[in-house]
Amino acid sequence: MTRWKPDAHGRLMQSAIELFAERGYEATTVAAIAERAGLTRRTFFRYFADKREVLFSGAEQLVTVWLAAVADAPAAAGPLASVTAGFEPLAELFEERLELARLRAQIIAANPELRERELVKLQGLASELERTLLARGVASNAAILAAQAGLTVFHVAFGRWVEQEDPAAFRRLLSESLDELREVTAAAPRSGTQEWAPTREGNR
Amino acid sequence: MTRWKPDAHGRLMQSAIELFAERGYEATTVAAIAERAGLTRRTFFRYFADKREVLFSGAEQLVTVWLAAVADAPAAAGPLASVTAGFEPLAELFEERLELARLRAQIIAANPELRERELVKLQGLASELERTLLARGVASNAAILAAQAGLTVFHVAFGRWVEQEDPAAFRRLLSESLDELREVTAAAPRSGTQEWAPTREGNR
DNA sequence: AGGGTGATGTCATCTAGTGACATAGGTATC
DNA sequence: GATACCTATGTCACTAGATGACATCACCCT
Repeated sequence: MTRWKPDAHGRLMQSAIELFAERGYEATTVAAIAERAGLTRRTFFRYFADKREVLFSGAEQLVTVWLAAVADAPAAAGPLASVTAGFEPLAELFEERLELARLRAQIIAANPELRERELVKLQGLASELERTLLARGVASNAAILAAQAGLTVFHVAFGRWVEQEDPAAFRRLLSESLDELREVTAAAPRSGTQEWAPTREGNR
Repeated sequence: MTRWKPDAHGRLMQSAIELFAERGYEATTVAAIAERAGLTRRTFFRYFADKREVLFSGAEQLVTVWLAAVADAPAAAGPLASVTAGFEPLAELFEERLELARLRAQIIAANPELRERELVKLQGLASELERTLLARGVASNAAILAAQAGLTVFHVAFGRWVEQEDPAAFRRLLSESLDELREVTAAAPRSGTQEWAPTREGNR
């Protein structure tokens, strides 16, 4: 018999998401989250650096999976192909969590403080991808560009995925977004150089 | 005779920067900032939405100047050229404030919370630029891309500018960064599409 | 059995942020 | 020139996020 109910971390996340969905992020206190999880305020802060983090700690798994896939990509793969090599395992990782992902996305979209944190997380992921590419011998500039490009494709596809109903659609959305990126960057109307950069819709 | 010492806003900014530089951001309380400015805590929050904002409110002028320049760019200018049309007035705007800019950059670099806010500000600026381009009739995709590209060029140049000693070097650094961007995006090694995305160095 | 370990609880405290209301110099109105 | 209004600031009270110090106590190991 264990002394405490198992998975305090998970219970806190679960409670937090429920309460955020019920009352909104700001209207939910850490005390309320902890209470629903059968713990105390203090313990919440032992698991999460701050109140926002309870919504983002899941992303660590995403990072792990993606980086591993990039590191394991065929040696012949170019920078962008190495990054997109992560799409398959990522799709698999997410497929069973559409509901949760959607809920989480809605909560984040509704709060500037949370969108702020999400930007930071994305930026952090971009630089991890970049590091991994560098370790594969990709040139510095190409690494930055490929990392950002792949990340944005993922982000766009993710945004579409949570707005529809079919959990299995993720792979298709990823490949569609990638194609769109290619179209945008390929069409150089010979009136100037062609650039590309992350699409991101929600701004304050 | 005025009732209060003039420019409470400016005094608060000044006091804040001094204290952040002396003791660091976290070690400085809002009470201390207000006291040095000869005001109270409550008044600080009447001028700044939160403690972070005291370092970023200056950026509003940057936004104004840049957007105006984009709006006034020659009708024939392409998307990216419209964006970079802001570089000249921006260089002029900053030239006399190297010291301040450097101090501010150091403070921000030293604190995750502040870097977080900076990301948000940059993102906001990107979407304002994008809006302005759209108003000029630029297509949606091109607008996003050009805005992000121009912003990144500016950001990179700014980062280099504050790390050296010549205030007048800003124009040169801007144009060098722009050239670098062109190089990166121009070289399409015919093994895949060529993408581009923002460079940003400082991550947690 | 007994001591150590580690997750949790308890308590105290700091400070960011906000609402309600008071104050008083300056300005406009008659 | 007295009066009423305007407005930037001060005062007070309170909430809640965040953190340090210390206590507790089932479990594990020897």
